[in-house]
Amino acid sequence: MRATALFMPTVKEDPADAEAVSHKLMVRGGFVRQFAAGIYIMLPLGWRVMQRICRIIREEMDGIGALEMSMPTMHPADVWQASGRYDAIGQEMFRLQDRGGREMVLAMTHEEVFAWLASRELRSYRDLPQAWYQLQLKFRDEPRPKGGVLRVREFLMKDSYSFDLDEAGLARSYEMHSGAYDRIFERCGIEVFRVESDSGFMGGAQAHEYISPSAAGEDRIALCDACGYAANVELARSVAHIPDEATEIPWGETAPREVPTPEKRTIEEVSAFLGVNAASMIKALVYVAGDQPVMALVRGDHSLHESKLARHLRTEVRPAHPEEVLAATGAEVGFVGPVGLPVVSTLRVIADESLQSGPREYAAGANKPHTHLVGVVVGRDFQPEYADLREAQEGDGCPQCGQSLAIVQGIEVANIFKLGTKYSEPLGATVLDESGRERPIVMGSYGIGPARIAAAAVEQRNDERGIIWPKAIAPFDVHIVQIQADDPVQSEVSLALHDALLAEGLEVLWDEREERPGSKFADADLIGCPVRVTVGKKAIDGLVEVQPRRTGEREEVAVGQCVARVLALWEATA
RNA sequence: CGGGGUGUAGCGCAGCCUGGUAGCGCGCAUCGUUCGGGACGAUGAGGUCCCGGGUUCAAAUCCCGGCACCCCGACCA
Repeated sequence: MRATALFMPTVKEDPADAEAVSHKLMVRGGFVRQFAAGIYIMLPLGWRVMQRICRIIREEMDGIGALEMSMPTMHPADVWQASGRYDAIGQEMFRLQDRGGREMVLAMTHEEVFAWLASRELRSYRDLPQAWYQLQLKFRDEPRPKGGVLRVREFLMKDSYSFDLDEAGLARSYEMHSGAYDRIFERCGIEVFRVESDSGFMGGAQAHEYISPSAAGEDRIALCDACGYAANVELARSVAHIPDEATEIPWGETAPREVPTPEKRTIEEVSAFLGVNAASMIKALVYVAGDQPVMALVRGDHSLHESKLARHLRTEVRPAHPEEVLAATGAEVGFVGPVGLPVVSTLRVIADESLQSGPREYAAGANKPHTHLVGVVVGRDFQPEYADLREAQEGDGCPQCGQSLAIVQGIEVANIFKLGTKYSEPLGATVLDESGRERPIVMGSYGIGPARIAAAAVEQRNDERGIIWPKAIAPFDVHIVQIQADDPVQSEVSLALHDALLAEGLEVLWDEREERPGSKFADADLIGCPVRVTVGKKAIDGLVEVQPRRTGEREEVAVGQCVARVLALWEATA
């Protein structure tokens, strides 16, 4: 394609409101433009990348026998009421009314409508298994869109749904999708980790996420090199180390003793004041679960993971306001603890499991102004319930093998869920089995975000000049830069190379714009196609230059050898 | 949900404190000179200073209200 026939508005300066590398480069390279918060325009280059990603996805989905179709994005509310999600999901769902006042929603995902279709059309176990998919828009009114196309309110998703007679069938469908996903990410050239994840608002028994490492990502995952354990920190279990300096019993008290701690509120302040390690502190956090206050305890050097608390309590949780803390404990924020609560208190106290190990003494808030307790022993001085509440930290022990866990930050590019009958039952998606018995279909749900794949690729592969696309998803395979647009020899050579490379099945961008060479090189580096061919003055001697984007190493080749050399470089590109 | 920030030409910004003819760089248009790593000169086009109200002789600037966008936190009690 000729650059003069393409719309690729590149920009020299970073957009002022961009933070993530991928956001900056995708805007600067003329791939995307923001339309509103979390709503993006895909420009021609960006759309080409998306199309190539989608093509890979389609090939792999078709390869496991999944069937593409297209579902509506505007749904009557009653389908969502049937599954219970109309009420379970809050403001994240776009809601509207039609002219007749009928409640409608914009689809956040498509379990309901696929289950609805299955309920109408699948009648016999002979119709199973089925796997249906689509590439369709999703609408989610995110509280905080961010990172360019990383977290948006309207986005394309490949979502597929499997329909099986039983759990064994679901397990097969799940594994098939898992294999297809591995191949998709491999082909797209991005690094991913498949990790155990929380099923969240999708519900269901088992779920995995595919996390692509990036500093711009919003997820953290715990990985074990030794045994392969991999889980999102929202549910990763881990073995907490006891720091050496905190292993000795520091006070030797037979009962908790009050110590004045004027104006010392934070773990940092109190532990420094008392001269102990943070691991000898109990961090007491008051939350409101449903409408009941609860106290969650973790060790001073640990972090509470809210979703673990929420899962344990089976309800939404939020940090208590200061006045709620006062009402629940009789103490100000900073001085609350599990011992010495008001006699009438019915506060539920939940301690992280790491506090259960060993008769260790801790310091904790005394529920009195400017006072802490030292010599607190869990199980002796108070009896909490125990749960896994803390977020896994770098260096914690693997729950399977005990080796050290690594924590990696990344972008969630895909997820897969075993849904079971969560949607088929309420929507009446049943089939008759061999014995003529009516059984709910066992479903799975599998999503991939193509734009997040693109962003993850940019996050992982860029340099100070711009993007270095993986070859499978680059907007073009080869970028021909013609130095003098009005030079007939250069035009002739460029055209011939363009056509010859095209004939080899490569996508070619031919920059014959009347720009200065510097601008063209800068654009080529920014846009990041795998191989560049430079046609300049030496074309008259039958010489051109080829250069892989990744290494930038230039080599001069004869025009006659150029196609072969480009193909070789392209093949060698990741 | 809480906190912070920003809205001035297509993009990036200054001007605001201390009210008085709206500016700079890039980009864009025309002409000329240039032409292998984001050229130079000349000329020119381009503005609802986010919106609404208020104060004032006078508001981009001060005050009030709203909207939009961005960032941080959503635990460190």
